[in-house]
Amino acid sequence: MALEDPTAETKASTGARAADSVVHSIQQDIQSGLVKDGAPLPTERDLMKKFDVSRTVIREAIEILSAHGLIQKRPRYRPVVIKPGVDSAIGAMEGIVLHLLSQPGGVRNLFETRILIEAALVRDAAKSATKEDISSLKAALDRNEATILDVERFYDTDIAFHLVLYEISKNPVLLAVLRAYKTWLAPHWLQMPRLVDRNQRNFEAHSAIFQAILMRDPDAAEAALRSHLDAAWDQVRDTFDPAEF
Amino acid sequence: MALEDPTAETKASTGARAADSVVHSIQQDIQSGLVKDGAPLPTERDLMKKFDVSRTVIREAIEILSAHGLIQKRPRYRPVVIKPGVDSAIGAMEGIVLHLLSQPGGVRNLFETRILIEAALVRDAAKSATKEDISSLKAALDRNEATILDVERFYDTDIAFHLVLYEISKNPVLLAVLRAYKTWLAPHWLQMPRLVDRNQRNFEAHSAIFQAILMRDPDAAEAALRSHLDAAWDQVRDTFDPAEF
DNA sequence: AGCTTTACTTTGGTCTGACCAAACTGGGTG
DNA sequence: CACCCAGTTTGGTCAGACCAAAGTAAAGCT
Repeated sequence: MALEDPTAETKASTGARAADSVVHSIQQDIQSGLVKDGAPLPTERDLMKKFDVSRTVIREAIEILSAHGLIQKRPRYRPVVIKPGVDSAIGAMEGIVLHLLSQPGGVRNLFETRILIEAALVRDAAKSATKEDISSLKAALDRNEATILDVERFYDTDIAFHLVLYEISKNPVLLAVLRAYKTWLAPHWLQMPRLVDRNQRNFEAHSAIFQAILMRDPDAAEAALRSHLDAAWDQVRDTFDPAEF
Repeated sequence: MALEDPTAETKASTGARAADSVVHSIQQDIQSGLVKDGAPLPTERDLMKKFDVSRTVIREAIEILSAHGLIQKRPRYRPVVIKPGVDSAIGAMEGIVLHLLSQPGGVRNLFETRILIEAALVRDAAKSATKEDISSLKAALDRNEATILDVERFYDTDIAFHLVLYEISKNPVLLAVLRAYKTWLAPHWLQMPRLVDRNQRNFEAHSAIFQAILMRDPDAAEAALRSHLDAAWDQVRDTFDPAEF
């Protein structure tokens, strides 16, 4: 057994626990593809033999890896390796974000970043959307129109339309950001009364955005998008206590 | 409302059931202000008496809280409660982001989101910057100019200039995003050779952005910003193996 | 007294060994 | 081949112990 501390060297501000080296080692095994996606980690008892540390340390390492989003833990099952994607990164901050949203101005700040990003996205789309992009957008728009009367499903096709806007950017980071918006803002959105005439106006806004992109007019596209999201924000604000925001 | 059902946790990354109730309880103590900001948590042995669980569970709970960003853990010290802000939210995903950056296209995707956001920011700034905003920007620009010859400090004033762009948005979320960019991209940036003529060109780019904002010309501002960041990207790509990106 | 040094206590990090219940496994049965 | 059942494996939890570093208070020095 180790007499001296074998892991005593460059201790930065973050410090060095025994679990850290295990975490590091497992991380490398994951990155190098030694353990494949979706494959379960070895059993804790195997790992403790492999690294020659106690199960305590192994469990802590697993806990950390799970928090970092490299593996997924289910109560009584073996942790499975998941390919770390942008989504897991964003998922990692879910806990705090929910907290932030509950404090004054939280939702507003988040929603404003969405306006900023989507405004930029529609500009880009108007400038450089390909034919395929535009037909995808058209398809999403049509599906959106088809659900105007369906208060249950309109929200889905609404999101789907915006999703295409993000897809045009070809940037997976932005796609994940939209999913995050959807996840975090949905609770507020779904509490709002679903009304057919609101759906109608939202569809018209989508249509205007589409037209502007089709006409290759970034300014008009941005203006249409802003007006759309500003209106959406007003709807949210009207639904809840205005003082809250 | 609070979900009490212990059998149906949808996607909590950490799955220890016993620890979860402890986590929940401590979370409430933090939110209710029972334990103040910066104050240390009770000792593990106190907590195990309070919750009547083993130290194992307490440690696991602390690990989870730390991963969620509600407390900050240092190797041999007592965990301290930290007020969860946008920064801690972003900090929570640091681990995965580092992973993502190391895989093909990771840096590029991230950098492109930065271009998108900053392009939108300078447009907004050109449209609606106040006198105070503009003088802040001018001050940052001057400080930037003063360090052109100082290869060590130019990076700082560079970031500081961009920071003002974010500050004009008055949105704390975006400020945190810039800090994240700085943290994540700095390792790549700092490995690049620091050259005075590069500083000179970067300063000129900043100056062009400033001028465009001053002239209230969103299109020019965006163009200047894009050209600036595109050039910065080229510098990064030239420094590293082009095949890597 | 004021400040440093020292000795003692507390506390986080790790280890060992154990128990339980749920998940997994393999075989036997219809 | 599907289904059911006992035995084994494995994650979750507990208890008690040890060590080294942090915290604290008493002792010592200027």
